[in-house]
Amino acid sequence: MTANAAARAAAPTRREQILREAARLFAERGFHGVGVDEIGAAVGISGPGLYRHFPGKDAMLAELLVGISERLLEGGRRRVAAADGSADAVLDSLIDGHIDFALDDRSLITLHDRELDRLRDSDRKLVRQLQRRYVELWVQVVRDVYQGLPEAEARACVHAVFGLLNSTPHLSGPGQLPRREATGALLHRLARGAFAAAAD
Amino acid sequence: MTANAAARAAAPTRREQILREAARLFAERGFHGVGVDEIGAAVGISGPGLYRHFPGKDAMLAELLVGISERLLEGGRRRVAAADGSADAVLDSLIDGHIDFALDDRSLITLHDRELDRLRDSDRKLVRQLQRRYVELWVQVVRDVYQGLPEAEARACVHAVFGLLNSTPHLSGPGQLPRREATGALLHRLARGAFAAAAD
DNA sequence: TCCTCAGGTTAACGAGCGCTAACGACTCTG
DNA sequence: CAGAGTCGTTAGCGCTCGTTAACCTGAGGA
Repeated sequence: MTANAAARAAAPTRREQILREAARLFAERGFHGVGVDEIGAAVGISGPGLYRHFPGKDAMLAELLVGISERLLEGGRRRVAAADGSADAVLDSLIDGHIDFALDDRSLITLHDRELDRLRDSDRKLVRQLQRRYVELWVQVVRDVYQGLPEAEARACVHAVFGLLNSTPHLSGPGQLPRREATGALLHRLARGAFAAAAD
Repeated sequence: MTANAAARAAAPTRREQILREAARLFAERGFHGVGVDEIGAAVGISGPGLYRHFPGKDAMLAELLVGISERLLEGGRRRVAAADGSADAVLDSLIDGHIDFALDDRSLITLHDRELDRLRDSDRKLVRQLQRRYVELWVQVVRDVYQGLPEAEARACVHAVFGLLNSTPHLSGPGQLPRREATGALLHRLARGAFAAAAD
């Protein structure tokens, strides 16, 4: 199929274009702060033309949030399943995966904890469930590394570290840590330092 | 003045009531997701009655964001000025102050980095300036404690630790760390651990 | 060649929004 | 007791937004 080939390669589908631009605009000005005309203009078509690709504005947000939650959980599971080394190495791998996400898809990370309440009930429940599973994945690994840590504390630590890693949208200053690799390494160190401190 | 006495004591002004409820609603559903009728209903009056206290909906958000930025900066300055002990103790004090804020005024913390772009240009510039000063206050103290740390890295660390401390809105689960004091102590340890790891 | 259909267009509708206008009640104060 | 000022009310205006309807165009296949 040429469609799949195109999706995998350079040329993005119109649908994908729309999703990417919508994510950017939603992250910049909020879901209610962006009109469908703006989203259309961002991909070169006008307002109602979007309805050939999506049943409504809500559906775009839903697809974005469900998609990112699934990708996060799936990536986490893959990394845990690929665990040949120590629990310590698995935690490092989880952290790296989340950092990649936070650096590559800033606007999606922003949306992820900001516009969740604008979803229909069913979609919101789905996203919440995926998020919860992702957190529990981390909690298990963290408690595997720091064996004395109670579950409630481990969960709070994981949420806090997510907040730390998801701070990347605030690091977009002019001369701030230009090199992506250095930023990633720093965030990794900070996250490990936080976990280590939690275990006393 | 009885007004000041009332403001300091139990009975809140109508104006303060409005600000508190508006902060809660804005944090829950976003600035554009809340109507003036809802804000009015939350304080027992109806929609347009708000215009006896504020010139418009924007003004409520502006006052909230400017207010919180000023309080954060002012609190930070007070703690730095009260530095009789080591730089280490000052950093501990800054962390404690921010944690108090994150735990006591969750909705304001949420608004603070979420609805900034809905402000008029002048207000946004003011808030940004206050935020920047607050960050620089932290950066100086952090570099005082960890003397080898370059400025750019210190700034990134401060932003990351803010993300960590501001994760409190996500900790509102049912059986999650009920005691406020324990949560605060944990967050403090995590923040110190992150800073320590940044310094290698 | 003609039909179909995907993917656009513009016009317009209905709902909801922030906000104003006009008005009323209640409490001070001279 | 009159007058003013504070703090509400309801009605409604004007605008924006998401969405639908109706129409158009160009490419592909029978």
